[in-house]
Amino acid sequence: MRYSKTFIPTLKENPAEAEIISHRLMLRAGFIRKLTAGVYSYLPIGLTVIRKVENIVREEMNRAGALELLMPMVQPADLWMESGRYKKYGPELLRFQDRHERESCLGPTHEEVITDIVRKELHSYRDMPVNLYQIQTKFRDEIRPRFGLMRGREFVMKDAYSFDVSDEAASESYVKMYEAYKRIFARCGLDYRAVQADSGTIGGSFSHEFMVLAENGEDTIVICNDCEYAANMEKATVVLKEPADSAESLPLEKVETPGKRTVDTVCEFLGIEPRQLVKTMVYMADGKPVAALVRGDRQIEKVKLTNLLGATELEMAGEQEVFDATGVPTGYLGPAGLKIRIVADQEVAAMKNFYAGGNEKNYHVKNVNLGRDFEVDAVADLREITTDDPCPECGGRLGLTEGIEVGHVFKLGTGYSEKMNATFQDKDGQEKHFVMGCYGVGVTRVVAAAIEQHHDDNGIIWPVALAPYSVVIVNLGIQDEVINPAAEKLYSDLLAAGVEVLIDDRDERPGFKFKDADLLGIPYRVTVGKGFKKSGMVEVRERRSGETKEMAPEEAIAFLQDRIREQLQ
RNA sequence: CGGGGCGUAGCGCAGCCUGGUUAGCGCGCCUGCCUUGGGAGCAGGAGGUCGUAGGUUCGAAUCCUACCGCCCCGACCA
Repeated sequence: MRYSKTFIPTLKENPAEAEIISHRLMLRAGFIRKLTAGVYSYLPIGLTVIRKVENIVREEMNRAGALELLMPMVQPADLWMESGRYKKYGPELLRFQDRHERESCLGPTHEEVITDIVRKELHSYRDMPVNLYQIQTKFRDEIRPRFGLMRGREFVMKDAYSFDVSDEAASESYVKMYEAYKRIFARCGLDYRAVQADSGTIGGSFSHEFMVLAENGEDTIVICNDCEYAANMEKATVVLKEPADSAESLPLEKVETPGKRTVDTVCEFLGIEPRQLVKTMVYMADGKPVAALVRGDRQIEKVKLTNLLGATELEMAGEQEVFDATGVPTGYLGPAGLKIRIVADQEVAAMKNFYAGGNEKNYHVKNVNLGRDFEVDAVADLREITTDDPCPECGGRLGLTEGIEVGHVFKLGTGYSEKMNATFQDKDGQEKHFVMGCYGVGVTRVVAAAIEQHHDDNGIIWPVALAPYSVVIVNLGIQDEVINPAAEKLYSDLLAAGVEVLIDDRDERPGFKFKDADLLGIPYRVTVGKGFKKSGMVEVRERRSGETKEMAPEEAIAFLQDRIREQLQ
């Protein structure tokens, strides 16, 4: 491609709207432009990179035996009502009516549509296994879109759905996808980890997230330093270290705590440690109040609580809501005598004679005990894991790191096929529900994540596999009767050698072209300038290392072909 | 949704507090000269419903009200 013939509107200054690196660089390098909040146009060079990711995904999906199709973006509400998600999905699902006042929505994902296709067209165990995928624009009306392509409302996603005859067969499909995903992200040149994850709204029994490690990650992941365990914070299993306290139950006692409403102030006032106290957090689970108990020095993990309660919407109750539900002002809530539903973290169930709110203004109580002073609906792992907790697999030391979720694989089971009555006839003549799996890759997010991971002060540094061009030729002698033809010959020779090359044939000063080349992040730069006039040599520079070498043009072609081939392995 | 900030030329900003004639600056863009290995220099030029609507006033980018849009933080205190 000729720079003079393409459309790469680079910006010298940082756009005010962008905060994080990938967003800033994509705007500056002319990859994207915003249309409205969370919705972007992909300009030619940005689209080129998106296509690179898509092609890698497509190749690996095909290699794994999946079949590409394309489903509609506009979907009828009926289907979503069948699966029960029209209610459950929440405001992220953009709903609207068409001219006939038919309820419709924009597809944030396609389980319903694919299940509908399969139930209509596949009827026999002989048709399976089957794995269907598409690469398509999705729309999710995010609460707060941010960070450019990282959390947009509209984005490109690859979504695949597998259908199997049995749970065991579905596990095989799952493993196939898991392996395909490892290849995809490795080929994209990303440093990533596959972690155990929460399965969220889509539901299901087993799932892994593929996380790109980057400082600007939106998720925190837990990694074991001593084994292969890695999990999303939301999912990471807390293992009880200490055995249950076997102390004798002491008599319940009321203690006055005037004006002391927080864990810290109560502890300071009573001269105790937060670990001796249980805090009572009230949440509104789909509109109903629930109290969750956790040790004073712990934090509730909201996702764990949501899953335990089976709730769609879970928010902390406001002061007024708490008072309306319990008759107690916040700060003095405790389990003993509380009239709403109570669930407890496993750690609380192991505690004896602890402190808690007295359910009366300015009072707490001591020597509270589960079973004697209160009952709970459920005991479960409800708290956030910490680096002091042992690895649930090997007992080793845990570390925390930030990550960007770029892929997610789920084993769905028969949830959708049952709700939507999708069945096939098995060998034995029995009608059975399809056992499903679903597998997503955030294509546009991969692009953002790659930049987060690969950049410097001068701009992007693309891995060769994702680079819009592998090589940029900087022609420093447009008007020169020696340099210009040499640069042009190098360009056509590289093209002929199958190298993806951009030639900067603009009538601009050298510094200007160098800055743009760096900003765009093209892995190799070949400068044809006055050096060529003197010695017949061109300068080859690697973007990542900054290393430069002088060589003859023919040599440069061979060198570049080698390096590119090497890096595409 | 709660909190904060911002909307003035394609981009980045000043002007607003304390209202007053042709609304500025840098970058970018156009023309010419000059220059050519890290975003040059000089000269000339084009480009703006000051987010929208209403109000106050002789007069509004500036003051008031409402609305719209965008960005950031939070939604893990009890």
